[in-house]
Amino acid sequence: MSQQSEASPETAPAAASSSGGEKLLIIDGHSMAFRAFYALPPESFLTDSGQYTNAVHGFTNMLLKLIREEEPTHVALAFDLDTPTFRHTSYDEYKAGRAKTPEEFRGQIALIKQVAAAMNIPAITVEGYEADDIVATCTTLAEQAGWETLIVSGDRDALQLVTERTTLMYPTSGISKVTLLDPAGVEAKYLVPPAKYPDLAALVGESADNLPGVPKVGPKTAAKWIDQYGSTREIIAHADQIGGKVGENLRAALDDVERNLELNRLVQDLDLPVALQDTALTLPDRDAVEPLFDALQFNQIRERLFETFAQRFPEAEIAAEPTEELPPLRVLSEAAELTEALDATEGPVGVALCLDRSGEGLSTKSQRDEAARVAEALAVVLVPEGSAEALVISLLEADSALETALGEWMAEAGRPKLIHDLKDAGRRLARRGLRLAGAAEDTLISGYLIQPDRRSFAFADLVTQYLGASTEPGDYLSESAAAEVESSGGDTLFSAQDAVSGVSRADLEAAAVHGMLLHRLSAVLREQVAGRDASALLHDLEIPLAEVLLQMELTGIAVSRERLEALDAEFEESIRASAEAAYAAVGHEVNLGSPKQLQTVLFDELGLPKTRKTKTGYSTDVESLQDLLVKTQNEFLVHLMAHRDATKLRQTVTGLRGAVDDDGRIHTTYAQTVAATGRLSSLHPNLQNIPVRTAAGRRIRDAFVVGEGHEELLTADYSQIEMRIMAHLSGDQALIDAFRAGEDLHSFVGARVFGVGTEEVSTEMRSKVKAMSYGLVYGLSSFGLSKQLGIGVDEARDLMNEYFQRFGAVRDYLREVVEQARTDGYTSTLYGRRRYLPDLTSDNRQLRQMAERAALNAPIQGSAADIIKRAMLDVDAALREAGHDSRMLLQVHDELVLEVASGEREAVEQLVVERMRAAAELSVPLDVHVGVGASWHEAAH
DNA sequence: GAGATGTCTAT
DNA sequence: CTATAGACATCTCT
Repeated sequence: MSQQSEASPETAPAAASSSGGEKLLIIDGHSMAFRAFYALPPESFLTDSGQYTNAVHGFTNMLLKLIREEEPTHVALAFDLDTPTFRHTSYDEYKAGRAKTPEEFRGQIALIKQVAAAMNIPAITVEGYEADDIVATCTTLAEQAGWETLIVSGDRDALQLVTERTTLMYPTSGISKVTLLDPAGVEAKYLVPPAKYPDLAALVGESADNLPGVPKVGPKTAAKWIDQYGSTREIIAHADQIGGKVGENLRAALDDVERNLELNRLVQDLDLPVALQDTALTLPDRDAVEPLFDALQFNQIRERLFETFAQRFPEAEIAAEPTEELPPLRVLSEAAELTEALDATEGPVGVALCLDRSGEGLSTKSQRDEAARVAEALAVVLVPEGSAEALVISLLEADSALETALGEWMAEAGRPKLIHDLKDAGRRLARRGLRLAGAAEDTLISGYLIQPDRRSFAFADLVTQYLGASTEPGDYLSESAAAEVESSGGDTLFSAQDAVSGVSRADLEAAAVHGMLLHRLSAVLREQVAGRDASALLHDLEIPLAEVLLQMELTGIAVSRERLEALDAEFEESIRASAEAAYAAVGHEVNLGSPKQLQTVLFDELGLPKTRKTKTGYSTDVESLQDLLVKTQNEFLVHLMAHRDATKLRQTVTGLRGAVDDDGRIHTTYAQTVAATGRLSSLHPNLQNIPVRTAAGRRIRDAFVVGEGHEELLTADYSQIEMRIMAHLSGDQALIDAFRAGEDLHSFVGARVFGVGTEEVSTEMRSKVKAMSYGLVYGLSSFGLSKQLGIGVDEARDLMNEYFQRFGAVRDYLREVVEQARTDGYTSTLYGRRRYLPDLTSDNRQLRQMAERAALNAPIQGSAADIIKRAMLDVDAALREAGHDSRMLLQVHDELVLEVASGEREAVEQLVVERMRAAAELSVPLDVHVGVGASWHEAAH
């Protein structure tokens, strides 16, 4: 999202706040939100989920700027409600004729209120009254209390509130230009003192509110009359004395003027839900700000928010602790030095790596990313708790004694370490022959458990967000060190013998800061994790799992290069043949991989009927092509689809060939903090989406083979784990009985839904209920079901009704889980993994419904993830305990792939099944299917 | 060269 | 108008 259009009110502080005096900032939320909306282009402020945020952004920015520059001691926002006010009730045409609210504005008021809530700023509404009345009441209260007030409103009615102590900030265009109005300013601009403004407006009228005034009477005439008679009431009383055409007009419009006077007058004595004292500006609620700004994709402004409050509350914890200093770095050369330093501490030690950064100059992002992935660890920096120094060990230059001492400490589970991204560090250290154990915290995983929906858990981001601190070494240099660096042109912090080859001083310092900050960050995150009841998940599940995953990654899975090569050639040939046939069918060559060119061929040249619309044209996806084929029988489509299939398969094979390591194995990387539900994901390459549905695809699985030194591959998968979890969570007795009886689930359900015997369920019936069962887990609608099954919406609805008739507890559960999530703000899995879904209360229907489907799915998918993760820990532990050489290689959400050592097959099979089945205690059994073979394909069952 | 879009793979 | 992911080719924008 672009953030270039920062609004920058050109204002000087309205008035210096009298020292020690109270100053209220009261903002008309609706009018300013609208101003912000029109000041910033909505298309530049669109989140990935489709919510426009331009008004929220502009408003928040303005609010922060006001807090910074005006230094109010109290802040409140006033909002209108959707319900009619007394003004609507007394005048039907009030505010009629206003343009409809733009679609892009929808939901933004609610978001602004959420921002306010996160900043602990009250957003005040009063039934039957407008924001203006709230502003007037607050201002009056503040006046009575002797406070200074700054009103920010785009509504001219607020002019009447201006006094010597109350200033109005009125936007003149957008929110970038504002006018400050004191009593003299009001009089200069509107020709009457503030208190008389309603009199003037009553005569002149207010088009924005659809309140007509006296024809031909503008501000000048009105002001003259007011000056002459004192008030509009008096003018009405003496209407017969006014001559000329305007006098006639006035007499004709007396009713309008009376009404205007009535409606203009702001109510200044409302019962507010908030006492004036309660609007005191306090620190924002960081726990609320972080997820909200994540969802809004506000990053720059998040920094500004914390900076603003750090400035306003310098004594508070939100500010970076200025006292912390980077301890001096000590490059160790002797094993004894290390042992002595580490033995001096019982507390945890922050561990940071210095990586080879030579790949950073590469030209493309993908090259740089790849270089970063394989970058070697050049040095380790250790920062013991409360230590007066940061210990640096060069991994290239350490002698064998030092290396051994380091290795022993690293591998010792009893020596607690703090680290960010344990698995990544473990992988790099493994390349140096070091094993890492004893991680007391992994701040990457802690961050994930706290906010699983976040995109980035980069260390620096977490430090900024949870500590409000910087990761810049320069911010942590002691005064003397800084002076030294300054005076020497920046290179004397270490003596020559303290250099580490390949690592710059700046990198060493950065690693030391990292190691130092790990102590503070992990303490804060530990609290947060505990506050979410996720400590057990972190320490007993995710951290141990990271170690297991690391082993799996390091082990990799063997592949047959020959088979991959043969497949590559084979798929290449079918690509060529299908392309040729496709070209022949249309009479010329065309890039079959280009949706744009395909659209020209399909819809212009061949004149086929238009398909589903996409953002840029018409879809050429397989569903659309299939549809076209049925309709037109066009031969080109057949070849195109064959080409697609072959191309996709070859892409997969080519990717795999490029991923084979020197050891003849493919080492995927598991991302433990990406999927918001708690699942793992797999990358470089992704081994969780290797084809299996088609015969050609399955041949790729035949290239994943048992490695030398082992006997065979074993696959073990949970049968219908998500449906079983649904049965368990819903407590639906019929479903539970079906699983307990070991019946074929879909036939069982089919029999109930279609009212036939289990034996009489046809293949078609079975596939319908199967689609429905799985659809339910994803929040499928009857429309979606009808589309998937190619049946009418009515039939789909009947089917669903019948389903829920038979499995009522499932419907109750699904409803309940969404409602509970709306109340709590989050969903929970069987083992307490939470997912926060703030959009459940969004005004935006699309966002809300997406959140509702996520709320349905998260406990089920997430519980399944919990279960297989537990199983992996148990299987790993059991293999070790039994002293087996067999090992886990892959996890594919509900499936484990193991490599079985010679003679261990029977024991391993039994062990795996046992541990997987026992991973959770549900009201239904967990069935596990096992297969064994020389390849992944053969091991399928 | 970076990022968006469309398509397709898996559970 | 069905949840969660990742990879790649093409195209558009800078």
